[in-house]
Amino acid sequence: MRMNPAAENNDRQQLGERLNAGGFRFTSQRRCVYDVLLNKRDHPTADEVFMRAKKGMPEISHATVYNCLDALVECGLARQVHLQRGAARFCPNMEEHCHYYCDACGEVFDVTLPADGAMMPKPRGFKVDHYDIAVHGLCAACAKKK
Amino acid sequence: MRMNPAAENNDRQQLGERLNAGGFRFTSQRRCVYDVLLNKRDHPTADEVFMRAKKGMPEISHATVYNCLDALVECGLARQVHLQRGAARFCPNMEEHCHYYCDACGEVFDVTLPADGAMMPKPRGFKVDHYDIAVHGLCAACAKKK
DNA sequence: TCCTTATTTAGAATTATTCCAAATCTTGAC
DNA sequence: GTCAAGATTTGGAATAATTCTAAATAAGGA
Repeated sequence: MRMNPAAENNDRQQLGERLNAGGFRFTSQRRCVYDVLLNKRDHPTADEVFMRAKKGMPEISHATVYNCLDALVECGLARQVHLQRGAARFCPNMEEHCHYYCDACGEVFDVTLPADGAMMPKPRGFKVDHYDIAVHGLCAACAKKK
Repeated sequence: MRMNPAAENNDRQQLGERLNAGGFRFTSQRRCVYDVLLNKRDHPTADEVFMRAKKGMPEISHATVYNCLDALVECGLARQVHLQRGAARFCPNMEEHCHYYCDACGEVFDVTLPADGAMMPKPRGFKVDHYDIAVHGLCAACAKKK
């Protein structure tokens, strides 16, 4: 699920522009949080991002992590995903994809979608921003156990 | 979004059987909570269900509402949906459908899906339980305002 | 460099959910 | 119908997730 190094550099360079375009300022905290998302693409919760971010930036605060994540979501560099009761998760993969979620062990993985929202019905007047598609069930390992 | 009265009676009669089949007991609280879901299909949060349930059953507790909702979800009479940060919502519509969610005003509505998960990729070994498909954007009314 | 304004910070406050132990039901056997 | 066993409910406390607040700091333009 990792991208190649060149693509990651690209991602990081885009940060400044994208923040600007969205009316946000570039800050070291936002870079740090974005790096956390890019470095381990395992759909961390805000709290997991917080703990990882503290390794490189010990003074960063909880509220800032939320602020940074929200800024990244708003300027199109990350997505927020809602898979279960409790904490939201974050994902820097902006390709059209869906999330397979194991209800037993909590594992999440991305699967790129062949077609985009073309198959979806389009209610009159509704202005679509994005799709949030989760597939719940048991991952291969957990399915075998039962 | 309401079903006809005959269908609702059907829904209510199924409650006992379904609970049994799932290894749950029938209780008045579970009937009450299920009735709340059937009576107003507006995707209430657990807390909204709690407040509505109290009208008919003033002594019902918060923990019981969670317990009942979880039981209903587990025996296939309701679905839990995760649309935004914060509270989960509940929905007694068990047809294959997706949720259109207005990020501005919070309105939710169901749209029955033409095809079921047939178009989805099937990762090897993953045992699919159900799909949870949300479409984010602006409802007609909010789209007009902007 | 200075000013304006966004952002960060720590901690308090709020919201959402889960846990707990005692009391109370539901169900099946008799 | 009565009883016992075990599931469920209760109220309240505990925990988790997120938001708010006011003061301090940092970013970007003039």
